[in-house]
Amino acid sequence: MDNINIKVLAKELNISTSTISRAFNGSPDINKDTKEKILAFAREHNFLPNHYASNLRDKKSRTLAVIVPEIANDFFAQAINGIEEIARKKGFYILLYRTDDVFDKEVSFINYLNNGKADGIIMSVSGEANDHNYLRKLEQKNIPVVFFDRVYEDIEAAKVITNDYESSFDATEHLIDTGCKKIAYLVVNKSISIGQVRMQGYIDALKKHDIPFVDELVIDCSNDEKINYGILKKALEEIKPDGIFSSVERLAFGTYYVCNDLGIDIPRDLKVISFSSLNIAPLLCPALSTITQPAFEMGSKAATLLFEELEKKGVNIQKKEHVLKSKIFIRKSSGG
Amino acid sequence: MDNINIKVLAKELNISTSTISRAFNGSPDINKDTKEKILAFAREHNFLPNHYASNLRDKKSRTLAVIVPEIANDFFAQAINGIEEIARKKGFYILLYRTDDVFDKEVSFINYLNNGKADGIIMSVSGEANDHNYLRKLEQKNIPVVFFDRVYEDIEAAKVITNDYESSFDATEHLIDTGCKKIAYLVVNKSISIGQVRMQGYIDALKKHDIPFVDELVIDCSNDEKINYGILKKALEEIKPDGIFSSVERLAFGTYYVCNDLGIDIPRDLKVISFSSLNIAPLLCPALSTITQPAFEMGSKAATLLFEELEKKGVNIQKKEHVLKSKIFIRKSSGG
DNA sequence: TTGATGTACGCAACCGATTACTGCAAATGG
DNA sequence: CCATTTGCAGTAATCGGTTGCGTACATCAA
Repeated sequence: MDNINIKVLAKELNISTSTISRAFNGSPDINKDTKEKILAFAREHNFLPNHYASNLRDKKSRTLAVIVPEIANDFFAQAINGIEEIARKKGFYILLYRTDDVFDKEVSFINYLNNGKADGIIMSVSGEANDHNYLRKLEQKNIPVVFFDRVYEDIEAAKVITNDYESSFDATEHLIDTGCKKIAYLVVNKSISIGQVRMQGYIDALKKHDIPFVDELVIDCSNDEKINYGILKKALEEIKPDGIFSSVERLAFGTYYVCNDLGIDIPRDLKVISFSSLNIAPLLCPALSTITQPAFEMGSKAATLLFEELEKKGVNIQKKEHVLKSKIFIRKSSGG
Repeated sequence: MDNINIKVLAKELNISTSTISRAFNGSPDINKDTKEKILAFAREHNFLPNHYASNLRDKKSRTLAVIVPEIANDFFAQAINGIEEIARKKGFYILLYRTDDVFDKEVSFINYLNNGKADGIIMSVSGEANDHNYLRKLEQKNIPVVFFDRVYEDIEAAKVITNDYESSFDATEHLIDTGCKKIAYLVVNKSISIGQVRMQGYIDALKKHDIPFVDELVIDCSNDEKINYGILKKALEEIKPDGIFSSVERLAFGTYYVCNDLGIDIPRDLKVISFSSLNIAPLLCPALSTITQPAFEMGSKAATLLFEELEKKGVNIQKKEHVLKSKIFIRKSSGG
């Protein structure tokens, strides 16, 4: 009773195991009545085919691996929802892994996935500019990868990104339009590609308005909130910017905390705009101006592309960048 | 080259497959040198034992299923982090499933898990007061379940909860202390146990201070933000409470939006306190008073209990309620 | 020298499903 | 009426590891 399997069923019903298997897999080679009898009996005995056995045979796990730097983050949480939505429709499940932005964790998980634990991978990378060859192993095993938001340029794969350069340019220009002369750029890891692209938008907007780019105004932060508080406090006290363009939501929050403590008035003394997927940005004090990425849509797009690859509908999947547009919401924090 | 497996390795190294298997599983029956030679060769050829084959044999998937109503939610996202932290240490991975508070989805996923896809389950239930016997099937298969936050009373299992009654009592009393006479209780699903417990705290606090409980002040909301906006607006306009105790974070946000639009001043006209895991609650306008559950710790505690059950360290695992305490943060929204 | 103990490894059955191949009866066609 | 196709089901090999059992050889004590 404990270990019910296809053989037990077969004996019980006086039918071969192959017929039972066919009942579960929509095979045309089975009589309708037989099939119903089997399924009814199976339901009654709470039986479903063991997935490990099935997967061992046909090498399909019906599972997607999702790799993200963080989970407790509005952007990624919404993106995961988007992925899940599509996966669910396809009858797939999600294996979730968080890298904490640590390259080694990413590598170890990818290596683990080499064994067919998942049929495909959707990831937002930790971003370190290391050797990315470990990802190439996946190709050998025919496990497709789709990147979203944070991608590796040197790996050929479908990529879902936003118009970061443009948004950054526009956001910076917006700050300039409101009168800012000394705009700081907040970033967590200057060296990763997404930080670079956003910074370029910032730099080019400055250039357009003949504001010299000063290296000192690029504030490179960490993943530790306490350390960031110190960095931001020092920057606001010593460099005294009149505008902040934050490439990361958390750093905008850090800025708010520091301003509260230092008595800096946003937006009077300092205008702030930030990349953020926080849906209660209007409720902040003051309401935060945001560049909001279509997180949910990015997730569902990434999943859709992955399924196209898995199902190989077309001849070839477009292993290119798919750009979804962010929206800029001007609110009080930048004088809106 | 494509399909490397234990047999190919065996032939290549002129060693039996059993020895190779032993090299990977910390068996004592293997020579150190042999083991190293095998592991080195395997590494070189990018080989790891196939999980589906292993699992098929020993019925262990090294995977935990995590079932939550929502993902893009501060509480659950943090709890998932807590679960992940422990799981990672044990070398386990996480299969994530979102129920959207829909009972049927919960049931279908649980049924799917019946087949050894996961070794154990951590869940926060959708909460509908239906027949929960589908969970009993898991016992037959020896798949342990740990509940957290939202539990089914009628299922025997380890449960990680917070002191909701007490917190609710204290929060309500706090509102009374600040002078509120007409406190509304916001809830999403009045009938589920967690909503009940919190309401009881609210009711008893009123009673203690001789404030009559009025049914009209229990505002039953939905999962749809737009509908909630309407419900809350109507409530604030018609019933005109002077205090809000929200059992769900989202509803506090909804209240803020409605107050913004109606020109109701928080905390002057209306004092608000809410269950919430939002870590930027101090940055809201005004700073939101919160009852904050130890989300991360609840997750890690739940995972720890599950592993105790899986490893059967003790004779018997405590299938009882484990209560972690929430913290109340009084901020400006309730006159703090 | 002999029997006991331990180490390291191989053999082969096994986990539970899938499916190519085969077989048989009934249906269909000319 | 015979040949061919079709529908349905069974046999057995297979997916890729794991492990109980058996054994060869080394070591050691008496």
